[in-house]
Amino acid sequence: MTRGAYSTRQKRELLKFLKERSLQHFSVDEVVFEMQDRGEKIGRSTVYRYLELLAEQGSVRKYQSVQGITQYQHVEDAASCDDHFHMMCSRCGNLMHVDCALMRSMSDHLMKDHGFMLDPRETILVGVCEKCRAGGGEAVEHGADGHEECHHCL
Amino acid sequence: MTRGAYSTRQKRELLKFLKERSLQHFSVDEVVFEMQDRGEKIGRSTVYRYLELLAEQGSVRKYQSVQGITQYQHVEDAASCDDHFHMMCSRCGNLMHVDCALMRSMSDHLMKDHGFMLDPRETILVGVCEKCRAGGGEAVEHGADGHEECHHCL
DNA sequence: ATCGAAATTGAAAACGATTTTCAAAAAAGA
DNA sequence: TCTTTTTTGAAAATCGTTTTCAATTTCGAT
Repeated sequence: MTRGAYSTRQKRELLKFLKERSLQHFSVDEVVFEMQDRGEKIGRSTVYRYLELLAEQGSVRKYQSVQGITQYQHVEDAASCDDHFHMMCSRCGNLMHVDCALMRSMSDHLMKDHGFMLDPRETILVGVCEKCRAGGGEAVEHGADGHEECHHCL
Repeated sequence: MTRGAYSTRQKRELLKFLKERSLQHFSVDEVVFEMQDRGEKIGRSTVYRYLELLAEQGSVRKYQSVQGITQYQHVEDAASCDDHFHMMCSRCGNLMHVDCALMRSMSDHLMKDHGFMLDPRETILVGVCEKCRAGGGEAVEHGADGHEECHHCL
């Protein structure tokens, strides 16, 4: 079986969804419900299967949420999220990018002094974001693509 | 039902196990097999139940491994693992401690420049450990308590 | 020590997210 | 169109974890 050889309605619909939600994260259930709302028919297994394929190919990334539900994220090009880290707010659930010289030096340090090859694609820094510490703490909106900036950032 | 009121053989055995393995990480299966080896009888549900109770009370901490298996850790005092980080090897699944000045400065940076309050208890740095990069990659033994040291460490 | 109320145990069933199975349907290419 | 190959999706299987509930154990009062 040579996976990914044929183009189907289900795949095209899913790709459309992915493009609309670029860099955002979502669960399999969200995809299924969204498709239902649009009147599109797609089976759960197909969603799991195709997202898995895309993840292997690098255009989709998988993250494990604290509650054990897998979150997926569409990344434009394969390298797009390889070189920076992700922070997740445990209050509002938002996933943010951190592209930092300091992060990189920490990564280098782990490699050099601990022999540990840190994988930025699999690591999520968990904590509480600025907005949640300030405001009450419910599902707050962050920057369009959730990208954080600082003077250490490239 | 007032949980945790009675003392039983199973609880005493589990507490003994926890003390021997203080600060180490283990799964429910490890507990069950270890108990079996010792000739102790304890049901899986009891292990899950009691570890959950201890986690609520703060003397046990729970971590989610990449493979979706929950790891538990006994912490003498509630604050014991609050100030350092954990790295998990995605190959062998081992969870290691990193107590580093560099980690602390990264944490400070996130707070100061990104307004993000990193939680070392919830964050797991994922990557590949030294032994797994060197050797084949199956369930390798790490230091007695899995504690990593380096010249930046306290 | 004995009794009875309340907590605990553990085998088995339920659960929930994910994976697999497999026959039917759709796509690609002659 | 015909044939081959891939894809789909409902249903079953898996797997870690949770719940159920009858039997057992603990505790405290007698």
